[in-house]
Amino acid sequence: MSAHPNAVAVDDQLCFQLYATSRAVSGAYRAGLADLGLTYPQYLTLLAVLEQDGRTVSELCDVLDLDSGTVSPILGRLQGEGLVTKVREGADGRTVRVFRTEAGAELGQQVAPVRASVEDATGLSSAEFAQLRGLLQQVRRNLKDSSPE
Amino acid sequence: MSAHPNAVAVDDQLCFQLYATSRAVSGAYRAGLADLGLTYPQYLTLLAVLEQDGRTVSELCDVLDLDSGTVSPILGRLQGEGLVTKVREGADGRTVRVFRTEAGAELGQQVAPVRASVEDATGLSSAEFAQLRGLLQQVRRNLKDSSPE
DNA sequence: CGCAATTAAGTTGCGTACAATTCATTATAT
DNA sequence: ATATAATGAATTGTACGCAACTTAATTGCG
Repeated sequence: MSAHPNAVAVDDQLCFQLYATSRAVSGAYRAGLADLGLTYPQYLTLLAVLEQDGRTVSELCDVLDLDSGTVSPILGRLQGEGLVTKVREGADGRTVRVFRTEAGAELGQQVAPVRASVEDATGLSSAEFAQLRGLLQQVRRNLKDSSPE
Repeated sequence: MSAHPNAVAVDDQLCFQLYATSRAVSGAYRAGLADLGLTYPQYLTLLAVLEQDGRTVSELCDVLDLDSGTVSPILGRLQGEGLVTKVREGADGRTVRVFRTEAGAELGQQVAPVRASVEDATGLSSAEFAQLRGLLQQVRRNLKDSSPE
């Protein structure tokens, strides 16, 4: 079947399926989010702010599992779009808290149908949906536990 | 529980779990691959070449589900490292076929323990492993079918 | 044949990701 | 109190991803 001895089929690898499926899902969001002026990481970051208003930048990094080198510029663009505001803390001048704006909250509502249509397009039953999400959370937790902390 | 009415928990979303877990897995590969001088996308691309020697660039794009804007520079770097060679087709001067080199084939062998250790770190049983891979393939196929072709 | 439409690969521009570094601020340890 | 370490956020540099475009080569149609 394979064209070379010892060949490893790319498509059989879990890591590749994860990589490709993650890009496929973000691609499914792309057009709908672009209509709202958002990229996929910007959308997730906005959700994290709406989920809990006034989070610090490092709290957002924790929630999103991204580092400040990624989150800082995203927040800068969200602020530039008027969707969030960054406020430097008085008590500790190092930390910056991020708050939703009125426009950001409204956009959070407009995103719902986009999310619904993508979830529909995955073609998963709600049981499969929950199962897949659970397996992913488990993998992520296990990887986190087994890596140098 | 949530800090704002109508808030959507980022961590509960399948799309976020996919995104975060995909990055977690590629992060688990990072150190091992870096020792071999590879990034994660370079590793997958090399695998695709080793799986079937002499694939064209567009065949590689198909297999990896990436476009030429991503694959071309990756192939350029792999060629720069002496791991693959690009040969322009005589019959059709537009197409370029990619072949493994001796060094590329050797590197393909050295990657096996890295892959094994990451698979181990996911902590999944082989049944869960196969189940997760199947669910991901299903999502990817469904999304592909429901998008404009 | 001539030439417009296609196709394959590569290039450009922008927005992530992430390591490494920097800057400013706060904690600590004498 | 002061030097030093640690911390939060931002910046820099490299490598993806992807849309849009360019270039070169082939196809198809009159």
